[in-house]
Formats: sequence, structure tokens, C-alpha cells
Amino acid sequence: MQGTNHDDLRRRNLSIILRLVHRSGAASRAQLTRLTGLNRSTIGALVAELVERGLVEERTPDPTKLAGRPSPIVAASDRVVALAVNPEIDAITVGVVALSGVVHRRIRFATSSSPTAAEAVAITAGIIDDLRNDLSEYSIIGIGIAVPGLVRAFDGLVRHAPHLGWVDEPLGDLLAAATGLPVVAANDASLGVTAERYFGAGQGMTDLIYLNGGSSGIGGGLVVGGVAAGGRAGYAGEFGHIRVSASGQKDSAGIAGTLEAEVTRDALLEVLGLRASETDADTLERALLASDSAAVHAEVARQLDFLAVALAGAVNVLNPQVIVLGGFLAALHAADPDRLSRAVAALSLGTAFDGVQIAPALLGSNLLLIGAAELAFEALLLDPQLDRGNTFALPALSARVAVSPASHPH
Amino acid sequence: MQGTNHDDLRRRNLSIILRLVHRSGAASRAQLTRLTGLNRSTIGALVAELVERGLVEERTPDPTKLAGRPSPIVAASDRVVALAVNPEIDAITVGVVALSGVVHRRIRFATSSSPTAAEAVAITAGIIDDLRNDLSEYSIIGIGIAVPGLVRAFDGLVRHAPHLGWVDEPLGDLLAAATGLPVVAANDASLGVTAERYFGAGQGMTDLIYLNGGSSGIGGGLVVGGVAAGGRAGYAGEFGHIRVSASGQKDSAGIAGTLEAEVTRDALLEVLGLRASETDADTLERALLASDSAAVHAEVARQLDFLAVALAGAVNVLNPQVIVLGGFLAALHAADPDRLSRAVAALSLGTAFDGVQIAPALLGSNLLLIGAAELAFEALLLDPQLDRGNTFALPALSARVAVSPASHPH
DNA sequence: GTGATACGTTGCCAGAGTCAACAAATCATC
DNA sequence: GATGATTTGTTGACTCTGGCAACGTATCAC
Repeated sequence: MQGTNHDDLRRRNLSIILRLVHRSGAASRAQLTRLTGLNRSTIGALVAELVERGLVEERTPDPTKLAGRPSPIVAASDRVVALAVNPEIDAITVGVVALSGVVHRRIRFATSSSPTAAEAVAITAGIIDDLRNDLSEYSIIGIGIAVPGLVRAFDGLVRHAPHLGWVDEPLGDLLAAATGLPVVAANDASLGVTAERYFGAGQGMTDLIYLNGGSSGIGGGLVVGGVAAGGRAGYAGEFGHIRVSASGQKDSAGIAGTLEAEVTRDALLEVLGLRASETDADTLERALLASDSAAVHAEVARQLDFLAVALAGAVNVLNPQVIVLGGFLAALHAADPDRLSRAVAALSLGTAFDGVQIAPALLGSNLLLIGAAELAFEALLLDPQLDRGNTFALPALSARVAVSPASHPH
Repeated sequence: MQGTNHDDLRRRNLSIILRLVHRSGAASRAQLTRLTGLNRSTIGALVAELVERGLVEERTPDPTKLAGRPSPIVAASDRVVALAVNPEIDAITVGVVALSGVVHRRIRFATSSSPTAAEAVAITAGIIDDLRNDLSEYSIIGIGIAVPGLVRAFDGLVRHAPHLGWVDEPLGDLLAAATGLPVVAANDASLGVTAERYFGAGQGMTDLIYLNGGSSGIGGGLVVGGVAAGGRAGYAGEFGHIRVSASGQKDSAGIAGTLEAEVTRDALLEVLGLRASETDADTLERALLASDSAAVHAEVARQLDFLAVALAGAVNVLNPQVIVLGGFLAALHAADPDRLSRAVAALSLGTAFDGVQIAPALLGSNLLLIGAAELAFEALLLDPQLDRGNTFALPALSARVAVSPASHPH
């Protein structure tokens, strides 16, 4: 129970303004006064401090049809960036994401085999070193890592990443030592929620459930009462291992009858006669929608009914506003949305399911980069007065490795 | 995203101090200084304001063995009270609970039949009117109602209380109109969590799950990341309707194979040969522990295994610090704690279950009164500067209806 | 009794947000 | 194109809050 003093007050107000322009996009000063309830002069002073610190920029006002003096637009800076890292079985992706939401660059480093933690650190540090030589005028806040596995929130230790074969790897510490930048790590699915919550299908929601279907299983995360649920040690969100069936079918953790054991991408690919290596999420969805095979419909129905058991349980316990489905679960849902809705309704309390939306994830391939960057930005958003000593050069957008200029909607 | 101004700052700090002494018990000024990080002079001023408002009292310091000037003890007032109301099928209970945690009075009004909402309001208002004639020197903050059913958080509308046969009853509004006091209502199980969280088995926990087994079903609530989960409309916590079995056994809501359908007090009473009307929670627990009947053991094992499915699901999704079991579920757990632990461990991810405690609820018969009072106190705790116009006389403790002086540990 | 220790009290100070008056920039109207 | 209405930024005086340091006070140990 920390008390609040004057410094905290200023910090809080700076934090609120920076969060607003970062999360909800650019806003005029007049809008900020209305949103925060603070005085015009206060907003002026706060924005001036943020400009001074290089965190936001003021643009000339949009031409509006209203009478009155135009209000300058306050926007999060493009020059303040976080580095987002996502190690996978066949590649390591590094993104440069700006506070404004723009994904400046996206570098994919393909690996011939699944990297060890040490290799992943070396490769990532190498990519970042390459970037540094090129960097100027940009301020790097820190590094966020999206790990496909269980990550201890406390210190970023990767407890278990089955897909990569990592156990108890101090990934965060290693990368911090190798780069000298602050590093934060979290489970990829929980970062998916973060991204969808702020910039995707969950915008403005305080209670949402997110389930992501990947090739190796089902993960997810949740936001409860406006707070991202981490749990005791950051392991919350493992929807894949909820029991939904009495069958003996085991999942990757050896538990029988779980969601992940019954609802799989591989089973869908098999009835469709598709190869995993050639099928991305969109292809799968198109194939499911195009198919008129009875076997496909039966498999879709079977999987949807099991998914409904898990979702209904979550609805009863959490009474969310929205359930966001990503990965192949989005495709599965798209194949027969009504069946899923009806099945969840049948298995949950009417009052609790009342008004719950089931929606596909909106952010595509940038999902994890945005989520990981958000993780790295958090420290800055909490305290915009933090001294950030790490500023590196990054001239224009002439990348050395591989450039994917991209952005996500605000 | 509300900004914070000077008034908010003061309010926050007053709120923090009042919460501390209310929730964690009396503390010396010196302790408050350390806990809040605020300056000694600030604490002095804040405590003085709270004393001025009659919310806290300063007592002479405890004799301590330390050198130095003794620090006055700051304690929440006994004279500031909330009225807690709990309508049930055969009685309406009203409690007078002080900010200090003392339950001054407890009045149980037995009804010959299950009361309608209007009757419940009339009876409650009558009891409160009787109290008012007697009241002096006490300040009544408001009324909190613990309703055995679904309550819409928004306005306290009782959507559905199956046990009482109520549907869409504006209980809160009616009682507010009848008494002129502010009224807040919530689901009884979710108030149970509140009580256990602050004063019982969940003290200091930020992630806890609470399941309560009652005669008519299983309800519960959860705290996620330090926030009580209400959900979109306050219906969160319905653990009873989670599916745990493939059987066709239906629960009160008509859903098959749910926790509430498989795990029931009645089934335990039946194998024990006990009558519901004569068996309270303690009796049930003693009978279960004393029994050496194979049928009883089998039924206990069957129910524990189903309970484990629900708990494992919750563990995987929420990664809590503690699972608190109340009502007959506490008795069930006590009958074979190891079996439950092992079964939950087998059905959940090792990392997520690691360190999770399963504990019985600590607060007994005062649970709901304390939870309901806490609900009513919340407005005051949020803003100790709130003008409270409602002060009524209450001379000594000479009750007119039925008095149960009692208190709960702090 | 004396010193050490811990804590409350007091008066002064700095910092943050508020307020009101004024200036500036736009639109609508004549 | 001048005028007024409207909205908003700017400025300086003001208020309130917590911090700080010096001082006073109450206890313990010797």
C-alpha cells in the first residue's frame, strides 16, 4: 500500500497521457483535457514535458469544421522504439516497433534447426548489433521477448518451452547481458492478448478471453477487470490443458481428454488432405469454408463442440465481454460460427453468456511483435520520466538484413 | 483514463490509510509511515483528518520494549458501521458490522416460508427501523446485501435467485427507498471471496479462487491480479456449472455433467445417512472423518475426483496462489486432502500447480455478513472524505430483536 | 540522572494543478 | 472583408499537498 506523493502525481499524469496517445492514437490537446478531466494549463505543461523528453510530437491541427482555435495534435513518437523478439522452431524474428504503433522493421532470421537458448541469444544479439551500427535518432526503450512456452513473470526465466526443447533457460538475463538493454520476456499467447486487447479485437474491453490455436497446441490469456491475468508466477492462460472430454486421448503434457488433445490443427489438415508445411491460417480457413465433404463437416463439428465446453467453462467462471480466437481456432470458428455460439450457450448460464461476443483475432502476423513491444514499453508507460540512456543510430529505413515495412491500425 | 489532481491525491492517501487500518488491523503511526512511504508529518495530518471525521481512533501506545517515544495506535472506529443483509429461504439475517471488523449485532428473523423480494425488503426495513430507534453515536455508512443468486453489478438488480424464486427483482433500489440508506448488492459467493480474501484464508493473496458448496449448489468467486473478478456484468464465479463429466446428470440450470450435478451435499448426506435439516458444515465434516464405510469413501473419492477436474481447469487458466474451499466442499476436502491434491496435480500443468495451496475457508457463520459489510464500506474506503449524512442512535448493546455479539479475527 | 533512541510537531519550502483573464485562431454572418 | 461568437492555448497569481529539518517529547538502558 504505497502512498502517493507529489512526484507520483506528476508521473501518473504523464503516464496517463502517454498511454492515451500510445494506445488510442493521436489526440488533440483539447481531447486530452476532456478525457483526463485535467485543466487546460496542466495538459499544456504535461504535453510540453513529454515533447521535451522526445516521447510525443505535436503536429499542426487537423482542419476541422468547428469554430474556435484549432488544438494541436499530440502523437506518440515514431522515434521511440522497442525491439520485439520472437524465437521459433525455424526462425528468430526481431521487430523494431515504435511507440506510435508503427512497425518500422521486421527481420526474420531463418535457422536450419531449432535453436538452443544460447544460439537464440547469440543470433538475436547479432541482429541487434547490426541494427545498432545503423541506428541514429532513435531511442531504444528495451527488448520484449515472446516465448512459445512458460515464462516466469518474476525474472523472465523460461521454465519450459516444449516446442523449442528449452528447460529453465534464463533467456532474459542472457540477452540483457549480451546487449546491455533492459529485457522482459513473457509467454507468446499472453502477449497475444495484450496486443489484441489494445490494438485488435478487444479494444476497450475490460474482460476478455483469448485463445490461440498453434501447430503445437492451444494457449491463451485473459484480461479480468481490466488487468491482464498472470497468476501467481505468470503461468495463467493455459486453456489447452482444460479437460473437455472423457476420452483417453492425451495432450503434449500427458493429460487425457483436454482441449488440446481433442482440438488440433493436424486433425483438420488431415480431413482436408492438406500438408502442414504448406498451410497457413488463411489457407486453412479458405479450405474449410470451401469444403463440402461430410468428413470435414463432422470433424469441424466435433472440434467445435469440444471447444464449446472449454469456452462455456470460461464464460461461467469469468463472464467476459468478448472471446477472441486466434490461429487455427479462428478458422475453425469461421467454418461454423453459429454452431459454436449455440454450443457455448447450451453449456453456460444464460445470464453469463448474455452479450458475450465470439470474435476472430484482428492482428495478423505482427501480433506477437506488437505484444512483445508492448511488454517492453510498459516500464516507460508507467514512468515516462525514467532516464533512458540507450539511444542508438538508425538512419532512415535502409535495412541490412531484411526489411518488412509494416504497420498496424491504431 | 482519469487524470489525478490535488484533491484526488489527498483522497487516495486518506483511502490508503483507512484501508490499512480497516483491513490489516490497528497500526501505529510509525508503522503507517513505513508502510506508505509517506512523511511523518503527512501521516500525522492524514490521521488527524480521519480522526476529525470520526473514522479512526487513536489509542494510547502499547507498551513496547523498544527505546524511543511511543507511537499512538491508529484503529478503525467501532462507531462507524455498515448494515449487512442476507436473505435466505427460511430467514433474513441483518448484521451490524463496524469498520473495526467487530460484528456488533446479528439479528436473525425467521420466516415461515421463502420470502418474496417485497417481503424481504419489508422485513429488513422493519429490522433496521427498530434498530434506528435504538441507535445513537453510531454512523451508518450503508447497507450491503449478500444475495444467493445472480446480481447485476451495475445496479444491484437480482437477475435470478433460483433458491428464493426471484427473477429480476430491483432489491437494492427497493431497500434504498425503504430505508433512505445507500444500498449495494452482490452475489453471496463473490462476497465470500471478499471476506476470505481480506480477513480469512486468502489474506495478502493477489490470485485466489474460492468455491463454496451450499445446499443448493456450488458458487464461488475469484481474485485475479489483486482485483475481484466481476466479469462483464458481475456474473463471474459460477464454478458450479463447469462441465466435469460426460454423464447426463443435470444441474439446477439444466446443464448436464457439471460440477454441481456431480458434487452435491445431498449425496454425501445420503451415504452417511444424515438428514439435511439437522446437519451443518461442522457436523458433516465430523461425520465424514469418523466414517469407515466403504460406500462413504467411494462417494467421497468420486466427488473429489470431479472437483479436481474443475479445480485443475481453474489452475491451468488462472495459476492461483490459493484455492479456498467453503461450505460442504471444505468438509469434502478435509475427508481426504491428499486425494484432492494429487488429482488436481495430475490434471494440471506441473508448473501452474506448483505452489498452489488448497485451504478451507476460515470465516464461519459471519462470512457473508463480513463480505456484505465490506461491499457497503467500499464507497467510504474509496473516498473517506465522502459526506455521510446518516447517523443514527444506538445506545449500548440492548437489542430488541436478537443479539449475537460476535467478532471476527483481524 | 544522563544519554541514546524513536517519534510527534511545527514552520517553511517546493512542486503540482487550478483559476481567471487574456490572446489567438477559426467559423458564421452580414 | 469586417465583426462577433466560439474554442482553445498561454500566462501569472493562487491554493493545496507533501517533504524537510529543527526541535520537543517520551521511553529505555546504564
